[in-house]
Amino acid sequence: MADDLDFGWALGVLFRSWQTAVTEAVGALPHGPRGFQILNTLASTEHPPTQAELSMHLAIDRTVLTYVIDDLATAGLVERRPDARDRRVRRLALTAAGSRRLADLRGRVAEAESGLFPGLGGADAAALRTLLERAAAGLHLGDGEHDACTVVSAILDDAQRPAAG
Amino acid sequence: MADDLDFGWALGVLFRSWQTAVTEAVGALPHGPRGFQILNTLASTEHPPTQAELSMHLAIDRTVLTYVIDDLATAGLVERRPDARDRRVRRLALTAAGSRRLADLRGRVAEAESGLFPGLGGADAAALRTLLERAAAGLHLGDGEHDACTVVSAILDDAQRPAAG
DNA sequence: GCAGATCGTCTGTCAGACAACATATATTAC
DNA sequence: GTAATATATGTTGTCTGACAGACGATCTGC
Repeated sequence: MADDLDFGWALGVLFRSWQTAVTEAVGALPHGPRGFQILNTLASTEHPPTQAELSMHLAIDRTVLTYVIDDLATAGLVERRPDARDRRVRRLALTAAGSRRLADLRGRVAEAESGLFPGLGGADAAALRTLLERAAAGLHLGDGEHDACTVVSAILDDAQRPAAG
Repeated sequence: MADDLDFGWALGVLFRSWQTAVTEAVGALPHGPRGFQILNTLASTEHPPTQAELSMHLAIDRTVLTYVIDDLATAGLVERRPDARDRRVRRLALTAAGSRRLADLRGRVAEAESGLFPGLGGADAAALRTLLERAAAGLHLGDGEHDACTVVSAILDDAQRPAAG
């Protein structure tokens, strides 16, 4: 009973530990772990997302994302591209320098994360990762039909779009 | 490979979701989720911990704990007790009002947490909790021999102590 | 063309994180 | 016993991040 409520404690301790490890791993990258997550997400999605889509996916505030992207753009790692069909939105994409930087960072971060579970065997660590990702994905769906649907529709939209840059 | 690195994303999304849910569940409790974790920890340990022990256990800064405890004490939920053998330390304990409040809060928080995993079945949710708690406990041991050892030695110390209040 | 919604930005405010210093007490070396 | 050092806590000041609210630009439906 009471022990069930240690769940929040475990989540918090683990999250702060992850933040600390990744902050160290990414070095001078603007906004540390958050900056890394943005680069990593941009590389993983086949279609450049808008800022609203990205802020929803990462569960951070729109107004925060504005200045985080500012700093990543100033560092030359991402760029805001105008959308041909909706001039309100900015679609975010990695620059070549951003891709190179990310390739380096991914190795460092993976290494840092691999040291995060001294108390767990390899199989348990893998199971934990899988469950966490499924839980987080489930949350997104419950949140409103944002994630899958917006991404899919955005991809479909873009497929129809003339191949202009 | 790249998908492995969604681990940080999942952890962050889940943690923020937990914070939001528990913040709402505990209402006007000083410092929200953090305040709850402190009350819950104090109720779970058989021996009143010092502030240093508690800050280590919860992985929060000493100086933060100072004013958090201030506010909980002002609300009449916890009290700082002098230690008979070391007058530098303050041992933290729930007041009677704190115990009553916690009993109520535990129900609310458990309910809020039960809605956290719309994407997971009951067995998977239980497995996730177990793995998270083991991972967090493992971290603590790796951290230096703080947790188990200090708690155990504190308990032993206290056992020798004259039964005075 | 107009009303209302949406996207990104900007501004101001507030809480939390954290370093640096201060104070009281304990421990150790001599 | 005294001085030097270490520890526990408290205090202050600073910095970052979160977030509400307002704004201009733009899209959509009518």
